[in-house]
Amino acid sequence: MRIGELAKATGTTARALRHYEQAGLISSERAANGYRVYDERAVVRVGNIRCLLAAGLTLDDVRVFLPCLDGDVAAAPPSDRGLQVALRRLAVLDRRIAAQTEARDRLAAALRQAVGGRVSPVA
Amino acid sequence: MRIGELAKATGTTARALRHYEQAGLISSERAANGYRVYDERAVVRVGNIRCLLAAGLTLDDVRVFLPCLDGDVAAAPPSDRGLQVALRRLAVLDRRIAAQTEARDRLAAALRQAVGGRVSPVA
DNA sequence: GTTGACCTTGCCGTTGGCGGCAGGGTCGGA
DNA sequence: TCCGACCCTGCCGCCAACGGCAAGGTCAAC
Repeated sequence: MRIGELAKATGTTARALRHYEQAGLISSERAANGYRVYDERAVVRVGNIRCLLAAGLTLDDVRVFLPCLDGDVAAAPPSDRGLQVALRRLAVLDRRIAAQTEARDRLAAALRQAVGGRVSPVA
Repeated sequence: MRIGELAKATGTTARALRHYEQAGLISSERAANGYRVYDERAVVRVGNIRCLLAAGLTLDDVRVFLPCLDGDVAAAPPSDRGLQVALRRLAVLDRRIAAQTEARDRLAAALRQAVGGRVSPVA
């Protein structure tokens, strides 16, 4: 299959697939005319990549999972490296969310105070 | 006072202050030699800006609060525009946090499953 | 033979709040 | 007289995952 088909099959875009290739996450054969050619395994592989990305990992993180990207990632025996990376990323996400939640709460509190001590009505 | 002093007084950097000025949030007189010169009110103003930024607003959002940046922002009668902007920003923050939390939970769930369904150690 | 859908590489733009550097001018003090 | 600390403008870099466009090649169908 060619890049457009793979994109459709995986619910992404050709642009993204080239991006993954450049990031070293997928590879491709080339037809005589230079077109990228993929086999069925690519669908699984890309699906796994998308899954990991959706879980908040970065492309860089995903690289660690390269050895097991062709199987069922969710069911695969987790590698220690993979677990470490995932845990670190989880910590990063938690810190980021905490910081943003803190800001959000400050804003919400300011709003409550503003509306509570309301002098002039309506907006 | 000059930009370095103002930076120290407000716990930020000269670079950031120039950035705020370019964004139209603060203004400055110029000395004969071209140096920026600020008065005391600038300290309050920058403090208010920093406060709003810390609450998750963007520089663009803060611009709406320009008219009341020289007073006590927290105690000021809230302008309707300000409230609207703050509410919209709050919604944006909430959406963003929700999206990231969702991703985080997916990752956490995957990790629980991985560790729970552990078969082969190490990789 | 030519349209049109597909593919290629390459490079800039996006979002946000600055950091950092280059290449210069301006002071005060020793 | 010269050092060092401060200031200026302007512009690229950053982080992330692509989007979009230019400028071209390829191929099947009509």
